[in-house]
Amino acid sequence: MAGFHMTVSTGSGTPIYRQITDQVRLGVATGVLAPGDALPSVRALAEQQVVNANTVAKAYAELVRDGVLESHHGKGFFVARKRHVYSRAERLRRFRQALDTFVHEAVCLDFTADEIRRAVNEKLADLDLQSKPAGVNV
Amino acid sequence: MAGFHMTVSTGSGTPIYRQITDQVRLGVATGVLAPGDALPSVRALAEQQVVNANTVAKAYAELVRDGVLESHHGKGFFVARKRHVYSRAERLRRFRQALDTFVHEAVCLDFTADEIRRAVNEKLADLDLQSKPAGVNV
Amino acid sequence: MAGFHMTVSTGSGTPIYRQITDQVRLGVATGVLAPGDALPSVRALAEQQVVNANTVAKAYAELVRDGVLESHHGKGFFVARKRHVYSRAERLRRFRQALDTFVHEAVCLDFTADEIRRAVNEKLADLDLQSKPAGVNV
Amino acid sequence: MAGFHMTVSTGSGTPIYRQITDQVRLGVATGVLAPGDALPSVRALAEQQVVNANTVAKAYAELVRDGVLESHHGKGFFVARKRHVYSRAERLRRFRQALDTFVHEAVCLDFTADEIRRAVNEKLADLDLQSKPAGVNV
DNA sequence: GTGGTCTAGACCACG
DNA sequence: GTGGTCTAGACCACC
Repeated sequence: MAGFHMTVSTGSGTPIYRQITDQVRLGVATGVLAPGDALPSVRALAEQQVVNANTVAKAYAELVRDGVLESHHGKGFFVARKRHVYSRAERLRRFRQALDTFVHEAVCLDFTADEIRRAVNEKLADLDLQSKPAGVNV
Repeated sequence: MAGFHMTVSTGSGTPIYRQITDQVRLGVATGVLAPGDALPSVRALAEQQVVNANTVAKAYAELVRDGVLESHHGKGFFVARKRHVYSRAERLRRFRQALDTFVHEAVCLDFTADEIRRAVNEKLADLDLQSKPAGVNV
Repeated sequence: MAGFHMTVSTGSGTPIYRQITDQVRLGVATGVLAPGDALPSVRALAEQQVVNANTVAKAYAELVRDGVLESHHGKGFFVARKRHVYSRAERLRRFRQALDTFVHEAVCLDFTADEIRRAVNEKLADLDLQSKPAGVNV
Repeated sequence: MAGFHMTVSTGSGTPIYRQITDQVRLGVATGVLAPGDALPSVRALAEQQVVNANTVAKAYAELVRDGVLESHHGKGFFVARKRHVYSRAERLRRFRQALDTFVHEAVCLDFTADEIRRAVNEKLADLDLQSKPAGVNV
Protein backbone atom coordinates (compact mmCIF):
# COMPACT_ATOMS: atom_id res chain seq x y z
CA MET A 1 0.00 0.00 0.00
CA ALA A 2 2.91 2.27 -0.75
CA GLY A 3 1.68 5.83 -0.87
CA PHE A 4 -2.05 5.54 -1.32
CA HIS A 5 -3.75 8.76 -0.40
CA MET A 6 -7.29 9.89 -0.95
CA THR A 7 -8.44 13.40 -1.73
CA VAL A 8 -12.01 14.49 -2.21
CA SER A 9 -13.09 17.95 -3.23
CA THR A 10 -16.60 19.10 -2.52
CA GLY A 11 -18.37 21.10 -5.18
CA SER A 12 -16.36 19.66 -8.04
CA GLY A 13 -19.44 18.42 -9.84
CA THR A 14 -18.72 14.75 -9.25
CA PRO A 15 -20.34 13.42 -6.10
CA ILE A 16 -18.08 12.69 -3.16
CA TYR A 17 -18.91 9.00 -2.97
CA ARG A 18 -18.01 8.69 -6.65
CA GLN A 19 -14.66 10.36 -6.10
CA ILE A 20 -13.91 7.80 -3.42
CA THR A 21 -14.90 4.76 -5.47
CA ASP A 22 -12.96 6.09 -8.44
CA GLN A 23 -9.78 6.61 -6.49
CA VAL A 24 -9.93 3.21 -4.87
CA ARG A 25 -10.66 1.54 -8.20
CA LEU A 26 -7.76 3.31 -9.85
CA GLY A 27 -5.46 2.39 -6.98
CA VAL A 28 -6.42 -1.25 -7.31
CA ALA A 29 -6.19 -1.25 -11.11
CA THR A 30 -2.75 0.31 -11.12
CA GLY A 31 -1.42 -1.87 -8.33
CA VAL A 32 -0.92 0.90 -5.78
CA LEU A 33 -3.43 -1.00 -3.69
CA ALA A 34 -2.75 -4.73 -3.59
CA PRO A 35 -5.05 -7.57 -2.48
CA GLY A 36 -5.15 -7.72 1.29
CA ASP A 37 -4.28 -4.06 1.83
CA ALA A 38 -6.37 -2.32 4.44
CA LEU A 39 -8.28 0.83 3.62
CA PRO A 40 -8.79 3.74 5.96
CA SER A 41 -11.70 3.03 8.28
CA VAL A 42 -15.02 4.61 7.41
CA ARG A 43 -14.93 7.00 10.31
CA ALA A 44 -11.26 7.83 9.89
CA LEU A 45 -11.63 8.72 6.22
CA ALA A 46 -14.79 10.68 6.93
CA GLU A 47 -13.02 12.75 9.56
CA GLN A 48 -9.88 13.21 7.52
CA GLN A 49 -11.78 14.43 4.45
CA VAL A 50 -14.41 16.26 6.45
CA VAL A 51 -17.31 14.42 4.92
CA ASN A 52 -20.10 12.40 6.41
CA ALA A 53 -19.37 8.83 7.47
CA ASN A 54 -22.42 7.59 5.59
CA THR A 55 -21.01 8.94 2.36
CA VAL A 56 -17.81 6.98 2.85
CA ALA A 57 -19.78 3.89 3.86
CA LYS A 58 -21.87 4.17 0.70
CA ALA A 59 -18.76 4.32 -1.44
CA TYR A 60 -17.14 1.34 0.27
CA ALA A 61 -20.38 -0.64 0.05
CA GLU A 62 -20.51 -0.11 -3.69
CA LEU A 63 -16.94 -1.34 -4.01
CA VAL A 64 -17.81 -4.44 -2.01
CA ARG A 65 -20.77 -5.16 -4.25
CA ASP A 66 -18.48 -4.86 -7.25
CA GLY A 67 -15.96 -7.26 -5.78
CA VAL A 68 -13.22 -4.65 -5.39
CA LEU A 69 -13.18 -4.66 -1.58
CA GLU A 70 -14.06 -7.08 1.18
CA SER A 71 -15.63 -6.02 4.43
CA HIS A 72 -14.29 -7.73 7.53
CA HIS A 73 -16.78 -6.89 10.20
CA GLY A 74 -15.16 -5.27 13.18
CA LYS A 75 -11.82 -5.02 11.41
CA GLY A 76 -12.32 -2.83 8.39
CA PHE A 77 -12.24 -2.93 4.60
CA PHE A 78 -9.58 -4.71 2.60
CA VAL A 79 -8.71 -4.98 -1.07
CA ALA A 80 -10.22 -8.19 -2.41
CA ARG A 81 -8.54 -10.91 -4.39
CA LYS A 82 -9.10 -10.00 -8.01
CA ARG A 83 -12.01 -11.65 -9.74
CA HIS A 84 -14.05 -10.91 -12.82
CA VAL A 85 -17.51 -9.85 -11.82
CA TYR A 86 -18.74 -8.53 -15.14
CA SER A 87 -19.48 -10.46 -18.28
CA ARG A 88 -17.43 -9.77 -21.37
CA ALA A 89 -20.42 -8.05 -22.96
CA GLU A 90 -20.87 -5.80 -19.97
CA ARG A 91 -17.21 -4.85 -19.90
CA LEU A 92 -17.33 -3.96 -23.59
CA ARG A 93 -20.52 -1.99 -23.13
CA ARG A 94 -18.95 0.11 -20.39
CA PHE A 95 -15.72 0.58 -22.27
CA ARG A 96 -17.46 1.73 -25.44
CA GLN A 97 -19.54 4.21 -23.51
CA ALA A 98 -16.43 5.66 -21.86
CA LEU A 99 -14.66 5.87 -25.20
CA ASP A 100 -17.58 7.65 -26.83
CA THR A 101 -17.81 10.18 -24.04
CA PHE A 102 -14.12 10.93 -24.24
CA VAL A 103 -13.73 11.23 -27.99
CA HIS A 104 -16.88 13.25 -28.16
CA GLU A 105 -15.64 15.72 -25.58
CA ALA A 106 -12.25 15.97 -27.22
CA VAL A 107 -13.74 16.66 -30.64
CA CYS A 108 -16.06 19.28 -29.21
CA LEU A 109 -13.01 20.97 -27.70
CA ASP A 110 -11.56 21.11 -31.22
CA PHE A 111 -8.70 18.73 -30.73
CA THR A 112 -7.56 16.97 -33.87
CA ALA A 113 -7.43 13.23 -34.30
CA ASP A 114 -3.64 13.36 -34.14
CA GLU A 115 -3.61 15.33 -30.94
CA ILE A 116 -6.03 12.91 -29.35
CA ARG A 117 -4.02 9.90 -30.41
CA ARG A 118 -0.82 11.40 -29.12
CA ALA A 119 -2.33 12.33 -25.76
CA VAL A 120 -3.75 8.85 -25.29
CA ASN A 121 -0.41 7.26 -26.09
CA GLU A 122 1.41 9.46 -23.62
CA LYS A 123 -1.10 8.77 -20.90
CA LEU A 124 -0.84 5.03 -21.41
CA ALA A 125 2.95 5.21 -21.37
CA ASP A 126 2.78 7.05 -18.06
CA LEU A 127 0.66 4.37 -16.47
CA ASP A 128 3.00 1.64 -17.61
CA LEU A 129 0.38 -1.06 -17.89
CA GLN A 130 2.06 -3.38 -20.31
CA SER A 131 3.14 -6.05 -17.84
CA LYS A 132 0.97 -5.95 -14.69
CA PRO A 133 2.09 -9.43 -13.55
CA ALA A 134 -0.44 -10.89 -11.15
CA GLY A 135 0.67 -11.19 -7.57
CA VAL A 136 3.19 -8.39 -7.49
CA ASN A 137 2.97 -6.26 -4.36
CA VAL A 138 1.00 -8.87 -2.51
CA MET B 1 -26.51 20.44 -43.07
CA ALA B 2 -26.00 17.27 -44.99
CA GLY B 3 -27.31 14.38 -42.97
CA PHE B 4 -27.65 15.81 -39.50
CA HIS B 5 -30.02 13.71 -37.46
CA MET B 6 -30.71 13.70 -33.75
CA THR B 7 -31.49 10.67 -31.61
CA VAL B 8 -32.24 10.76 -27.93
CA SER B 9 -32.71 7.68 -25.81
CA THR B 10 -34.45 7.95 -22.49
CA GLY B 11 -33.07 5.91 -19.64
CA SER B 12 -29.51 5.90 -20.91
CA GLY B 13 -28.24 7.61 -17.81
CA THR B 14 -27.42 10.88 -19.53
CA PRO B 15 -30.19 13.45 -19.31
CA ILE B 16 -32.11 14.21 -22.47
CA TYR B 17 -31.19 17.87 -22.65
CA ARG B 18 -27.56 16.83 -22.39
CA GLN B 19 -27.90 14.36 -25.23
CA ILE B 20 -29.26 17.15 -27.41
CA THR B 21 -26.55 19.68 -26.61
CA ASP B 22 -23.91 17.01 -27.07
CA GLN B 23 -25.10 15.98 -30.47
CA VAL B 24 -25.35 19.53 -31.72
CA ARG B 25 -21.89 20.30 -30.38
CA LEU B 26 -20.50 17.21 -32.04
CA GLY B 27 -22.18 18.08 -35.31
CA VAL B 28 -20.64 21.55 -35.23
CA ALA B 29 -17.22 20.25 -34.24
CA THR B 30 -17.14 17.69 -37.02
CA GLY B 31 -18.44 20.05 -39.65
CA VAL B 32 -21.70 18.23 -40.23
CA LEU B 33 -23.37 21.41 -39.06
CA ALA B 34 -21.92 24.53 -40.63
CA PRO B 35 -22.38 28.17 -39.55
CA GLY B 36 -25.76 29.45 -40.71
CA ASP B 37 -27.38 26.04 -40.85
CA ALA B 38 -30.88 25.89 -39.37
CA LEU B 39 -31.75 23.47 -36.62
CA PRO B 40 -35.02 21.60 -36.25
CA SER B 41 -37.57 23.77 -34.49
CA VAL B 42 -38.12 23.18 -30.80
CA ARG B 43 -41.59 21.80 -31.33
CA ALA B 44 -40.64 19.66 -34.31
CA LEU B 45 -37.74 18.07 -32.49
CA ALA B 46 -39.80 17.56 -29.36
CA GLU B 47 -42.52 15.83 -31.34
CA GLN B 48 -40.13 13.75 -33.40
CA GLN B 49 -38.20 12.48 -30.38
CA VAL B 50 -41.23 12.25 -28.12
CA VAL B 51 -39.76 14.45 -25.43
CA ASN B 52 -41.02 17.52 -23.64
CA ALA B 53 -40.68 20.77 -25.63
CA ASN B 54 -39.32 22.45 -22.50
CA THR B 55 -36.43 20.04 -22.51
CA VAL B 56 -35.52 20.89 -26.10
CA ALA B 57 -35.85 24.60 -25.42
CA LYS B 58 -33.58 24.27 -22.43
CA ALA B 59 -30.96 22.49 -24.50
CA TYR B 60 -31.06 25.10 -27.27
CA ALA B 61 -30.89 27.89 -24.69
CA GLU B 62 -27.74 26.41 -23.23
CA LEU B 63 -26.19 26.20 -26.68
CA VAL B 64 -27.03 29.86 -27.30
CA ARG B 65 -25.46 30.77 -23.97
CA ASP B 66 -22.33 28.95 -25.02
CA GLY B 67 -22.17 30.63 -28.40
CA VAL B 68 -22.81 27.51 -30.41
CA LEU B 69 -26.23 28.58 -31.70
CA GLU B 70 -27.99 31.85 -32.39
CA SER B 71 -31.68 32.39 -31.89
CA HIS B 72 -33.41 34.40 -34.62
CA HIS B 73 -36.72 35.37 -33.19
CA GLY B 74 -39.63 33.95 -35.14
CA LYS B 75 -37.37 32.05 -37.49
CA GLY B 76 -35.63 29.49 -35.36
CA PHE B 77 -32.19 28.48 -34.22
CA PHE B 78 -29.07 28.61 -36.39
CA VAL B 79 -25.50 27.52 -36.04
CA ALA B 80 -23.40 30.51 -35.01
CA ARG B 81 -20.20 31.70 -36.56
CA LYS B 82 -17.52 29.69 -34.86
CA ARG B 83 -15.69 31.26 -31.99
CA HIS B 84 -13.64 29.89 -29.20
CA VAL B 85 -15.31 30.28 -25.88
CA TYR B 86 -12.66 28.64 -23.80
CA SER B 87 -9.11 29.84 -23.29
CA ARG B 88 -6.34 27.55 -24.42
CA ALA B 89 -5.63 26.66 -20.82
CA GLU B 90 -9.27 25.83 -20.15
CA ARG B 91 -9.48 23.67 -23.27
CA LEU B 92 -6.43 21.72 -22.16
CA ARG B 93 -7.75 21.36 -18.63
CA ARG B 94 -11.03 19.92 -19.85
CA PHE B 95 -9.36 17.66 -22.34
CA ARG B 96 -6.97 16.26 -19.75
CA GLN B 97 -9.80 15.60 -17.35
CA ALA B 98 -11.77 13.76 -20.03
CA LEU B 99 -8.70 11.73 -20.95
CA ASP B 100 -8.04 10.82 -17.33
CA THR B 101 -11.61 9.72 -16.81
CA PHE B 102 -11.56 7.56 -19.89
CA VAL B 103 -8.22 5.86 -19.35
CA HIS B 104 -9.10 5.35 -15.72
CA GLU B 105 -12.33 3.58 -16.57
CA ALA B 106 -10.67 1.47 -19.24
CA VAL B 107 -7.90 0.38 -16.89
CA CYS B 108 -10.42 -0.48 -14.20
CA LEU B 109 -12.22 -2.67 -16.73
CA ASP B 110 -8.95 -4.48 -17.35
CA PHE B 111 -8.38 -3.42 -20.90
CA THR B 112 -4.74 -3.40 -21.98
CA ALA B 113 -2.89 -0.40 -23.32
CA ASP B 114 -2.93 -1.94 -26.78
CA GLU B 115 -6.64 -2.56 -26.74
CA ILE B 116 -7.26 1.00 -25.65
CA ARG B 117 -5.02 2.44 -28.34
CA ARG B 118 -6.64 0.35 -31.03
CA ALA B 119 -10.16 1.29 -29.95
CA VAL B 120 -9.30 4.98 -29.93
CA ASN B 121 -7.83 4.77 -33.41
CA GLU B 122 -10.87 3.03 -34.80
CA LYS B 123 -13.19 5.55 -33.23
CA LEU B 124 -11.24 8.45 -34.66
CA ALA B 125 -11.18 6.87 -38.09
CA ASP B 126 -14.96 6.58 -37.95
CA LEU B 127 -15.41 10.27 -37.24
CA ASP B 128 -13.21 11.38 -40.15
CA LEU B 129 -12.12 14.70 -38.67
CA GLN B 130 -9.34 15.75 -41.04
CA SER B 131 -11.58 17.98 -43.21
CA LYS B 132 -11.57 20.80 -40.68
CA PRO B 133 -8.50 22.96 -41.36
CA ALA B 134 -6.50 23.37 -38.18
CA GLY B 135 -6.05 26.82 -36.72
CA VAL B 136 -9.10 28.59 -38.12
CA ASN B 137 -10.50 31.21 -35.74
CA VAL B 138 -8.34 30.07 -32.86
CA MET C 1 -47.34 -5.46 -14.60
CA ALA C 2 -50.33 -7.55 -13.68
CA GLY C 3 -50.60 -7.75 -9.92
CA PHE C 4 -47.21 -6.71 -8.67
CA HIS C 5 -47.39 -5.71 -5.06
CA MET C 6 -44.66 -5.04 -2.56
CA THR C 7 -44.73 -5.83 1.14
CA VAL C 8 -41.99 -5.08 3.62
CA SER C 9 -42.01 -6.09 7.22
CA THR C 10 -39.80 -4.30 9.69
CA GLY C 11 -38.04 -6.35 12.33
CA SER C 12 -37.97 -9.52 10.24
CA GLY C 13 -34.21 -9.80 10.42
CA THR C 14 -33.65 -9.02 6.76
CA PRO C 15 -33.09 -5.33 6.15
CA ILE C 16 -35.87 -3.39 4.47
CA TYR C 17 -33.86 -2.35 1.45
CA ARG C 18 -32.99 -5.99 0.90
CA GLN C 19 -36.63 -7.04 1.02
CA ILE C 20 -37.36 -4.51 -1.68
CA THR C 21 -34.55 -5.55 -4.01
CA ASP C 22 -35.47 -9.19 -3.51
CA GLN C 23 -39.09 -8.71 -4.38
CA VAL C 24 -38.34 -6.67 -7.47
CA ARG C 25 -35.73 -9.19 -8.60
CA LEU C 26 -38.15 -12.04 -8.14
CA GLY C 27 -40.87 -10.16 -9.98
CA VAL C 28 -38.56 -9.60 -12.91
CA ALA C 29 -37.22 -13.15 -12.91
CA THR C 30 -40.68 -14.67 -12.90
CA GLY C 31 -42.07 -12.30 -15.50
CA VAL C 32 -44.56 -10.55 -13.24
CA LEU C 33 -42.59 -7.43 -13.99
CA ALA C 34 -41.77 -7.07 -17.67
CA PRO C 35 -39.23 -4.78 -19.36
CA GLY C 36 -40.61 -1.26 -19.55
CA ASP C 37 -42.95 -1.63 -16.59
CA ALA C 38 -42.92 1.31 -14.21
CA LEU C 39 -42.22 0.82 -10.52
CA PRO C 40 -43.87 2.73 -7.73
CA SER C 41 -42.10 6.05 -7.24
CA VAL C 42 -39.59 6.26 -4.43
CA ARG C 43 -41.74 8.55 -2.33
CA ALA C 44 -44.93 6.66 -3.07
CA LEU C 45 -43.50 3.33 -2.02
CA ALA C 46 -41.91 4.88 1.04
CA GLU C 47 -45.23 6.34 2.12
CA GLN C 48 -47.20 3.19 1.33
CA GLN C 49 -44.84 0.93 3.29
CA VAL C 50 -44.17 3.50 6.00
CA VAL C 51 -40.43 3.46 5.54
CA ASN C 52 -37.94 6.18 4.79
CA ALA C 53 -37.62 7.37 1.20
CA ASN C 54 -33.85 6.98 1.37
CA THR C 55 -34.25 3.31 2.09
CA VAL C 56 -36.34 2.83 -1.02
CA ALA C 57 -33.94 4.93 -3.04
CA LYS C 58 -31.04 2.81 -1.86
CA ALA C 59 -32.81 -0.35 -2.93
CA TYR C 60 -33.70 1.03 -6.36
CA ALA C 61 -30.17 2.33 -6.84
CA GLU C 62 -28.76 -1.11 -6.21
CA LEU C 63 -31.12 -2.57 -8.77
CA VAL C 64 -30.02 0.03 -11.30
CA ARG C 65 -26.38 -0.78 -10.70
CA ASP C 66 -27.18 -4.43 -11.29
CA GLY C 67 -28.96 -3.70 -14.54
CA VAL C 68 -32.39 -4.76 -13.29
CA LEU C 69 -33.95 -1.30 -13.41
CA GLU C 70 -33.40 1.91 -15.32
CA SER C 71 -33.82 5.34 -13.81
CA HIS C 72 -35.53 7.91 -15.98
CA HIS C 73 -34.87 11.19 -14.28
CA GLY C 74 -38.04 13.06 -13.53
CA LYS C 75 -40.18 10.13 -14.62
CA GLY C 76 -39.38 7.25 -12.34
CA PHE C 77 -37.91 3.75 -12.36
CA PHE C 78 -38.60 1.17 -15.03
CA VAL C 79 -37.75 -2.47 -15.55
CA ALA C 80 -34.73 -2.66 -17.82
CA ARG C 81 -34.28 -4.73 -20.93
CA LYS C 82 -32.72 -7.93 -19.77
CA ARG C 83 -28.97 -8.19 -20.05
CA HIS C 84 -26.33 -10.35 -18.48
CA VAL C 85 -24.26 -8.26 -16.14
CA TYR C 86 -22.41 -11.00 -14.34
CA SER C 87 -19.76 -13.30 -15.74
CA ARG C 88 -20.45 -17.02 -15.83
CA ALA C 89 -17.98 -17.55 -13.00
CA GLU C 90 -19.68 -14.95 -10.85
CA ARG C 91 -23.12 -16.48 -11.48
CA LEU C 92 -21.83 -19.90 -10.52
CA ARG C 93 -20.12 -18.54 -7.43
CA ARG C 94 -23.36 -16.96 -6.23
CA PHE C 95 -25.43 -19.99 -7.06
CA ARG C 96 -23.13 -22.36 -5.22
CA GLN C 97 -23.15 -20.17 -2.16
CA ALA C 98 -26.95 -20.08 -2.15
CA LEU C 99 -27.11 -23.84 -2.60
CA ASP C 100 -24.70 -24.45 0.26
CA THR C 101 -26.62 -22.21 2.59
CA PHE C 102 -29.90 -23.92 1.78
CA VAL C 103 -28.77 -27.53 2.00
CA HIS C 104 -26.88 -26.74 5.15
CA GLU C 105 -29.92 -25.24 6.82
CA ALA C 106 -32.13 -28.10 5.71
CA VAL C 107 -29.74 -30.73 7.02
CA CYS C 108 -29.40 -28.91 10.33
CA LEU C 109 -33.18 -28.97 10.61
CA ASP C 110 -32.99 -32.73 10.23
CA PHE C 111 -34.66 -33.07 6.88
CA THR C 112 -33.61 -36.11 4.88
CA ALA C 113 -32.11 -36.01 1.43
CA ASP C 114 -35.36 -37.35 0.02
CA GLU C 115 -37.47 -34.73 1.72
CA ILE C 116 -35.20 -32.01 0.45
CA ARG C 117 -35.27 -33.32 -3.10
CA ARG C 118 -39.03 -33.60 -3.06
CA ALA C 119 -39.53 -30.10 -1.69
CA VAL C 120 -37.23 -28.60 -4.31
CA ASN C 121 -39.06 -30.38 -7.10
CA GLU C 122 -42.42 -29.17 -5.88
CA LYS C 123 -41.20 -25.61 -5.58
CA LEU C 124 -39.81 -25.64 -9.08
CA ALA C 125 -43.01 -27.09 -10.46
CA ASP C 126 -44.94 -24.27 -8.79
CA LEU C 127 -42.83 -21.60 -10.44
CA ASP C 128 -43.27 -23.15 -13.87
CA LEU C 129 -39.96 -21.99 -15.26
CA GLN C 130 -39.52 -24.46 -18.04
CA SER C 131 -40.49 -22.22 -20.92
CA LYS C 132 -40.01 -18.55 -20.04
CA PRO C 133 -40.05 -17.40 -23.70
CA ALA C 134 -38.37 -14.05 -24.06
CA GLY C 135 -40.58 -11.12 -24.92
CA VAL C 136 -43.81 -12.35 -23.40
CA ASN C 137 -45.68 -9.68 -21.46
CA VAL C 138 -43.73 -6.87 -23.07
CA MET D 1 -15.43 -37.69 16.08
CA ALA D 2 -13.89 -39.13 12.99
CA GLY D 3 -12.52 -36.35 10.85
CA PHE D 4 -14.24 -33.28 12.18
CA HIS D 5 -12.33 -30.21 11.19
CA MET D 6 -13.29 -26.57 11.36
CA THR D 7 -12.38 -23.88 8.86
CA VAL D 8 -13.32 -20.24 9.13
CA SER D 9 -12.61 -17.68 6.48
CA THR D 10 -12.68 -14.02 7.33
CA GLY D 11 -14.21 -11.66 4.86
CA SER D 12 -16.61 -14.19 3.44
CA GLY D 13 -19.62 -12.13 4.38
CA THR D 14 -20.86 -14.49 7.07
CA PRO D 15 -19.60 -13.58 10.53
CA ILE D 16 -17.01 -15.86 12.08
CA TYR D 17 -19.10 -16.90 15.07
CA ARG D 18 -21.79 -17.93 12.61
CA GLN D 19 -19.39 -20.02 10.60
CA ILE D 20 -18.43 -21.88 13.76
CA THR D 21 -21.97 -22.57 14.92
CA ASP D 22 -22.93 -23.61 11.42
CA GLN D 23 -20.13 -26.11 11.07
CA VAL D 24 -20.77 -27.65 14.45
CA ARG D 25 -24.48 -27.90 13.71
CA LEU D 26 -23.77 -29.48 10.34
CA GLY D 27 -21.35 -31.94 11.93
CA VAL D 28 -23.97 -32.96 14.44
CA ALA D 29 -26.72 -33.22 11.85
CA THR D 30 -24.65 -35.40 9.53
CA GLY D 31 -23.37 -37.60 12.31
CA VAL D 32 -19.73 -36.61 11.98
CA LEU D 33 -20.06 -35.37 15.54
CA ALA D 34 -21.81 -37.83 17.86
CA PRO D 35 -23.29 -37.20 21.31
CA GLY D 36 -20.49 -37.13 23.88
CA ASP D 37 -17.77 -36.09 21.44
CA ALA D 38 -15.46 -33.39 22.73
CA LEU D 39 -14.97 -30.18 20.80
CA PRO D 40 -11.71 -28.31 20.42
CA SER D 41 -11.17 -26.05 23.42
CA VAL D 42 -12.03 -22.40 22.99
CA ARG D 43 -8.43 -21.32 23.15
CA ALA D 44 -7.16 -24.09 20.91
CA LEU D 45 -9.69 -23.33 18.21
CA ALA D 46 -9.09 -19.61 18.51
CA GLU D 47 -5.37 -20.08 18.10
CA GLN D 48 -5.69 -22.58 15.28
CA GLN D 49 -8.04 -20.40 13.24
CA VAL D 50 -6.41 -17.13 14.21
CA VAL D 51 -9.57 -15.59 15.54
CA ASN D 52 -10.44 -13.92 18.80
CA ALA D 53 -11.15 -16.33 21.68
CA ASN D 54 -14.22 -14.27 22.59
CA THR D 55 -15.65 -15.05 19.20
CA VAL D 56 -15.25 -18.80 19.70
CA ALA D 57 -16.68 -18.58 23.20
CA LYS D 58 -19.67 -16.69 21.86
CA ALA D 59 -20.29 -19.35 19.24
CA TYR D 60 -20.07 -22.20 21.75
CA ALA D 61 -22.34 -20.34 24.15
CA GLU D 62 -24.97 -20.02 21.45
CA LEU D 63 -24.75 -23.73 20.74
CA VAL D 64 -25.19 -24.48 24.43
CA ARG D 65 -28.20 -22.20 24.53
CA ASP D 66 -29.66 -24.12 21.60
CA GLY D 67 -29.03 -27.51 23.20
CA VAL D 68 -26.47 -28.63 20.64
CA LEU D 69 -23.53 -28.61 23.05
CA GLU D 70 -23.05 -29.05 26.78
CA SER D 71 -20.42 -27.24 28.79
CA HIS D 72 -18.64 -29.34 31.40
CA HIS D 73 -16.86 -26.90 33.60
CA GLY D 74 -13.11 -27.34 33.56
CA LYS D 75 -13.29 -30.07 30.95
CA GLY D 76 -14.60 -28.41 27.87
CA PHE D 77 -17.53 -28.56 25.49
CA PHE D 78 -19.22 -31.77 24.38
CA VAL D 79 -21.90 -32.69 21.90
CA ALA D 80 -25.21 -33.01 23.74
CA ARG D 81 -27.67 -35.85 23.59
CA LYS D 82 -29.84 -35.05 20.61
CA ARG D 83 -33.12 -33.36 21.25
CA HIS D 84 -35.45 -31.41 19.07
CA VAL D 85 -35.62 -27.79 20.01
CA TYR D 86 -38.04 -26.69 17.39
CA SER D 87 -41.63 -27.76 17.00
CA ARG D 88 -42.58 -29.54 13.82
CA ALA D 89 -44.32 -26.40 12.62
CA GLU D 90 -41.29 -24.25 13.31
CA ARG D 91 -38.98 -26.67 11.52
CA LEU D 92 -41.24 -26.59 8.48
CA ARG D 93 -41.47 -22.81 8.58
CA ARG D 94 -37.70 -22.43 8.62
CA PHE D 95 -37.21 -25.02 5.94
CA ARG D 96 -39.71 -23.39 3.63
CA GLN D 97 -38.10 -20.01 4.10
CA ALA D 98 -34.67 -21.42 3.30
CA LEU D 99 -36.05 -23.13 0.23
CA ASP D 100 -37.73 -19.97 -0.97
CA THR D 101 -34.57 -17.95 -0.53
CA PHE D 102 -32.52 -20.47 -2.47
CA VAL D 103 -34.87 -21.03 -5.38
CA HIS D 104 -35.45 -17.31 -5.58
CA GLU D 105 -31.75 -16.57 -5.87
CA ALA D 106 -31.22 -19.33 -8.39
CA VAL D 107 -34.05 -18.10 -10.58
CA CYS D 108 -32.76 -14.55 -10.41
CA LEU D 109 -29.39 -15.83 -11.60
CA ASP D 110 -31.15 -17.39 -14.58
CA PHE D 111 -30.57 -21.01 -13.75
CA THR D 112 -33.13 -23.40 -15.18
CA ALA D 113 -35.25 -25.79 -13.15
CA ASP D 114 -33.18 -28.68 -14.46
CA GLU D 115 -29.90 -27.13 -13.51
CA ILE D 116 -31.19 -26.42 -10.03
CA ARG D 117 -32.48 -29.96 -9.56
CA ARG D 118 -29.22 -31.44 -10.73
CA ALA D 119 -27.11 -29.23 -8.47
CA VAL D 120 -29.24 -30.10 -5.45
CA ASN D 121 -28.94 -33.81 -6.15
CA GLU D 122 -25.18 -33.61 -6.47
CA LYS D 123 -24.88 -31.66 -3.27
CA LEU D 124 -26.98 -34.16 -1.36
CA ALA D 125 -25.00 -37.07 -2.75
CA ASP D 126 -21.82 -35.41 -1.49
CA LEU D 127 -23.14 -35.12 2.05
CA ASP D 128 -24.17 -38.77 2.23
CA LEU D 129 -26.93 -38.39 4.80
CA GLN D 130 -28.58 -41.78 4.68
CA SER D 131 -26.59 -43.21 7.63
CA LYS D 132 -28.71 -41.34 10.15
CA PRO D 133 -31.77 -43.54 10.90
CA ALA D 134 -34.94 -41.53 10.42
CA GLY D 135 -37.20 -40.91 13.39
CA VAL D 136 -34.72 -41.29 16.24
CA ASN D 137 -35.52 -39.08 19.19
CA VAL D 138 -38.07 -37.06 17.28
C1' DG E 1 -43.87 15.93 -9.93
C1' DT E 2 -39.70 12.78 -10.31
C1' DG E 3 -34.74 10.94 -8.72
C1' DG E 4 -29.70 12.02 -6.67
C1' DT E 5 -26.75 13.42 -3.10
C1' DC E 6 -25.38 14.78 1.35
C1' DT E 7 -25.79 15.57 6.32
C1' DA E 8 -26.72 14.42 11.18
C1' DG E 9 -27.54 11.31 14.42
C1' DA E 10 -29.46 7.02 16.11
C1' DC E 11 -29.17 1.95 17.13
C1' DC E 12 -27.45 -2.64 16.37
C1' DA E 13 -24.06 -6.46 15.30
C1' DC E 14 -19.25 -8.07 15.12
C1' DG E 15 -14.54 -8.76 17.15
C1' DG F 1 -12.91 -0.19 18.12
C1' DT F 2 -15.07 -1.69 13.51
C1' DG F 3 -19.12 -1.85 9.81
C1' DG F 4 -24.58 -2.06 8.68
C1' DT F 5 -28.99 -0.11 8.68
C1' DC F 6 -32.45 3.25 9.20
C1' DT F 7 -34.42 7.81 9.95
C1' DA F 8 -35.19 12.80 9.16
C1' DG F 9 -34.64 16.53 6.59
C1' DA F 10 -32.11 19.40 3.37
C1' DC F 11 -30.84 20.97 -1.43
C1' DC F 12 -30.19 20.14 -6.20
C1' DA F 13 -31.15 18.55 -11.14
C1' DC F 14 -34.42 16.85 -14.52
C1' DC F 15 -38.92 16.72 -16.86
